[in-house]
Amino acid sequence: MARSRASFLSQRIAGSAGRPLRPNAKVLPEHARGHNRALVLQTLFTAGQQSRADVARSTGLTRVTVSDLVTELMAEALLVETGQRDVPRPGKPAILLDIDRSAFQIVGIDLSDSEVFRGAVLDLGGTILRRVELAIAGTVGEAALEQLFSLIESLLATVTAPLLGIGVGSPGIVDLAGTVVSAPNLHWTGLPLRAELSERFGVPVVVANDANAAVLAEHSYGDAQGDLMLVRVGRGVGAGLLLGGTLLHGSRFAAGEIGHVVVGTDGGELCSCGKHGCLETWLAAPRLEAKLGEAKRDPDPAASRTIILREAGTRLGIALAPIVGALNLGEVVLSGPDSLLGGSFIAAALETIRGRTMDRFHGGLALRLSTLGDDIVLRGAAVMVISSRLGVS
Amino acid sequence: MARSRASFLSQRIAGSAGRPLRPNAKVLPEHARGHNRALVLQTLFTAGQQSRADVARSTGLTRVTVSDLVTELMAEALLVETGQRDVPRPGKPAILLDIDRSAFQIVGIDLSDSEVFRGAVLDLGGTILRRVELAIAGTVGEAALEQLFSLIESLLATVTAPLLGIGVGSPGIVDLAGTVVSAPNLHWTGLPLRAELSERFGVPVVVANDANAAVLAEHSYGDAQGDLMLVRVGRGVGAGLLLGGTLLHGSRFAAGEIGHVVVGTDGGELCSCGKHGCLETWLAAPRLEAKLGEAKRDPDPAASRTIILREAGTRLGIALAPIVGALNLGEVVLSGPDSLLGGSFIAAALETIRGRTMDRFHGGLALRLSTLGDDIVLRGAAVMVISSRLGVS
DNA sequence: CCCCCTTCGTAAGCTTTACTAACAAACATG
DNA sequence: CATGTTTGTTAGTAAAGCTTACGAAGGGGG
Repeated sequence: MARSRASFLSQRIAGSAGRPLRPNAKVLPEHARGHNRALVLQTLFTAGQQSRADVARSTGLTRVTVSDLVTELMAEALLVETGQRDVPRPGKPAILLDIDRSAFQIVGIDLSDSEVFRGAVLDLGGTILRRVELAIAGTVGEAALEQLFSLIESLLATVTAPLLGIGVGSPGIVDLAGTVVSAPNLHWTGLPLRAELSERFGVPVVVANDANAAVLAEHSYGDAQGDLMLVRVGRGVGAGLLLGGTLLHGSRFAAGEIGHVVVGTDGGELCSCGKHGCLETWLAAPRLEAKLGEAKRDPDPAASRTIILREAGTRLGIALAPIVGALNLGEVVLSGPDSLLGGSFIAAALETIRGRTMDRFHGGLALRLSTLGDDIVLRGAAVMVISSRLGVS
Repeated sequence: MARSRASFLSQRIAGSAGRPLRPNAKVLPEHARGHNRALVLQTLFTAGQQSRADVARSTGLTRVTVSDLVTELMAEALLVETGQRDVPRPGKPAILLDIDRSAFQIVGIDLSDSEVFRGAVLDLGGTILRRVELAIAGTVGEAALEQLFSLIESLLATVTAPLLGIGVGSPGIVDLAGTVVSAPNLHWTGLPLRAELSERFGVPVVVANDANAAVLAEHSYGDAQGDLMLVRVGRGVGAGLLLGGTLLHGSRFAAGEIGHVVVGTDGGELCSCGKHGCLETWLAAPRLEAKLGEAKRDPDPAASRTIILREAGTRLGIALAPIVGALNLGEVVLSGPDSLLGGSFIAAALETIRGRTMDRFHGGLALRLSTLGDDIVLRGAAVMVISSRLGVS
């Protein structure tokens, strides 16, 4: 039963709510159906429990059409009736619907850490049900791929509901087909990861850059709007950009790769890439921690710490100001170790951006830390699967 | 007859090819129809003369459906049969179709110049049929609006085919409803320009920021791809961003407003906005020309000129590098006086961007001057009308 | 020269989709 | 208790694109 549901679902063309299927593609009635289907799902996903009539009102579709779509979605076990509404109102009492968040499970993978591969089983609501971590200890290339296989296998063994798919957030450059064009840390080049995983495990797989996964998670589970930039500070510095609710990929799938942009006009340390003053030289976590370590021997360690963090935050602000200006971003979210990014760092970054952009346009800019912590990529990977399979985000 | 055609068209829901109508909106069969209709038009627009069977093959629609859509489009006079294909091929000879570029005319307006309001009548192919310029000599506010009215009136008097609509490229911030939120030079604030023009002239009107209009023109008539940034250098500095074929608007409709982003970490001249070192202080045309004027008295005027232009180009590069990096732009186009932007300026800008970004991702960046000259906004304004009315770009 | 094959455009009928109209069920309220 | 309201469903309709089939119009081989 569970299997048949899953396989039925895999044959559906799930149009993504709001977005078109493909540019320059014809639209058939069944595409419209898929779109409206996803729209119903999206409505219930974001607004929670609602009756068919409620959904009809908020989507603009008729009650009849909504009923029809709901019947279909209930047959796939995506929706369940959760009983009558208990608020007394005139008229026939409404039967409430909700997404059955336990109907399917998703395997999410985060390959961005330099020490461990993280994996988790999640439900449709993005809740992490189980985690597995695998220390990689410098494993690279084919061996790292084998590690990934075994990580996924151990997760699949614990799945207790039909599997919707596997989502992977990988470091490096990932193209639209899910091929890891290059991930230097893992020594992967042109690895068709999506295809390999999909073939090996026989389920739909989505692979994307870790920062892109993260920005999707922030959009879905943080309270972020449609235009959003998420900056990840870790071993390196990278970003994901969501513009108009859509991920930006860039001409070579390298959008968000800001770690090696030179910041300022006053030199800077030598970077591994050969340039001086790259963003990473100013604020990658290892470099920052090294500087903070040295500062502990200073006469006033706390003051030195503040100075170092303010300097790093300022540099981030200098790099972000033209981007915030050009895109007129309303919100930028930082993801990384709170101990580094909170406090002086983020304050200095915001001051700098404000001081270098036009207040009238960007005074309302929100710069904040992500609340999703270390799970951000895992949860983003799940969002990718949910979004691609159900058209819900 | 002509009138009836135009009014029929105005009632159509012209879905935009490739893009959806609205996010989070239901899709009805008639929306699909509009989309496919636009798709046929788009195919003929870009590929030129084709038979119904050709269109069917390249769109994926069946010959039957294409025939039906073509019948409709011919009834609206948008398409015409241009005779049989003369290349001998087996089978029944094909009847070629083409867009009748003279079937409708468009009024395009460029308000971005500080000296004159420019207007033109264009055909569907974007060819300028007639121009009118009106010196404004510092006119602002209500009086400037009256000037605009009379400019449009004089253009409308010369229109010789049904009018598809009026497109306006305005300086300042323009929201999605076509309201000029603020245009300091014209002293306009919260002016509902689209609504006023539409009511006054009784035709569809589209209003957008001049740089946004320009980037659309470059996309349609230059050979630009889907991801494109167009930087306009004139009295100020502004940009338009086309990402994934869609204009970026930003959280406060101020996307592309990079003129007052501070460049570099070494001070700079005082800007009218109160900050030091804004991009405009480095390369707005009046400032550059003033510097070049002074340089004429130097011992080696040519060398001084080169130094000044290289410095300005370098500053543009410093500002653009983070943007190019974050968006992984493949193409940036400059629009402005060739005498300033060509040569040393653009060369220095490109070198700077290259030197400050990762070569592997951005080595292929194309930085070039627009070939559309002073007509770029006029033609962009026409593109906006064509795109919004016919779904063609 | 004739027949076969190919290609083009169109007709007729079918399937899908969402709509309108109408109705029974179930409850609140005066 | 009658009335009005809201919900969800049934029946029938309109729009859109599809498949199947066919006549028209030409090229090429025997």
